[in-house]
Amino acid sequence: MQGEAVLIAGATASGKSAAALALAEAMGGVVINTDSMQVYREARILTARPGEEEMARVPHLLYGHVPVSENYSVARFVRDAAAALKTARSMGRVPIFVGGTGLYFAALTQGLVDMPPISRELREALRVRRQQIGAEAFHAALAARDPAAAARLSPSDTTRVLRAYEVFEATGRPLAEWQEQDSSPPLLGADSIGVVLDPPREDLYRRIDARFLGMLAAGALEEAARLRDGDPAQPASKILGLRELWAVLDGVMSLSDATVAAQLASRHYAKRQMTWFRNRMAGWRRLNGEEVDGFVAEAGALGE
RNA sequence: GCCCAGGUAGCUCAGUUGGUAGAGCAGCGGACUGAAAAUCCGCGUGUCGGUGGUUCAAUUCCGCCCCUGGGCA
Repeated sequence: MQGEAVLIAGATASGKSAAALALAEAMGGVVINTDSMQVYREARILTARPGEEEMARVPHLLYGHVPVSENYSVARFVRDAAAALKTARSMGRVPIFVGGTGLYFAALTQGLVDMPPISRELREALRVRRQQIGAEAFHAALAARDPAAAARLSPSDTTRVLRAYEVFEATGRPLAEWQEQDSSPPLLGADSIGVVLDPPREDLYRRIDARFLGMLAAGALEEAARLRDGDPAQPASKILGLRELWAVLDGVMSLSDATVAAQLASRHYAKRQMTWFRNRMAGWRRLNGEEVDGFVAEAGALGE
């Protein structure tokens, strides 16, 4: 079974790393990161990346392998994931993809079309332009080039409006046209088993709050201080809690206010993740807190 | 005990010259294809503190009571 793999998705703090580790030990697997932020080397604490001991117990791939100064992306993830799959197979181990980034799972199982890269200069120029002329005018300009994209995007949808614009500008073709092309996903969904860790919401929110406190105790503030030199436009600066801890370091926010704000931001994020998992991974098996151990035992038996 | 200011959505508050009320935040739902821990869209009925009165009609006016601040004693 060439494509056989286990996919474990779950909201932040839902306990997926521990589940993946247990499963990897039970079935002889290799854990492959499917999270957009845990790839960043210098941000171990704030991204809740597995620690040394966990990583030593079972092979882990794509964790902390990128410096925060780089711009990681879905495209890079797809390439990295394909390579990681090969590695897992050459080791004779079952690949276990774990993470909370819905888009990465989608790219993994549905593929990402091959598109020419867009220069940093163009992207920056467009970003500046949008800022100058305003969201409405920029959206109108997009409508003149790629009406279909403009029609389905809200002018305030910064990320997507910019993306559609830059694609048209760089390639002369609308984004949707590119996306119609066939793409071969690294993983064929049919060969894999996907589960969503789905604890009761109140439990999850409680865990999120507690976890941030744990991060602080583990040195999150110091880690945030070390991450300050980075360019604020870098993807890594989006790590939850960073913004708030920087405000503390700048003396414009108390640590307790920052804690509350960071916990809230994480809860909001978790809610968005749950929406994705519920609607985009409808066929995946959902496991509440108690069902995880049973799943690990069951899947572990399969691996033998 | 007296005086003043408040008591309106989970929280902070706005408002109704009398025709049963609305913002922000929280919360909830949704979108999502190369920055996705990002970005965006949608959802607001609540004994308007309680109780009597005036009125066709009271959350709005009047009386009394309760609660919370602050002041005077």
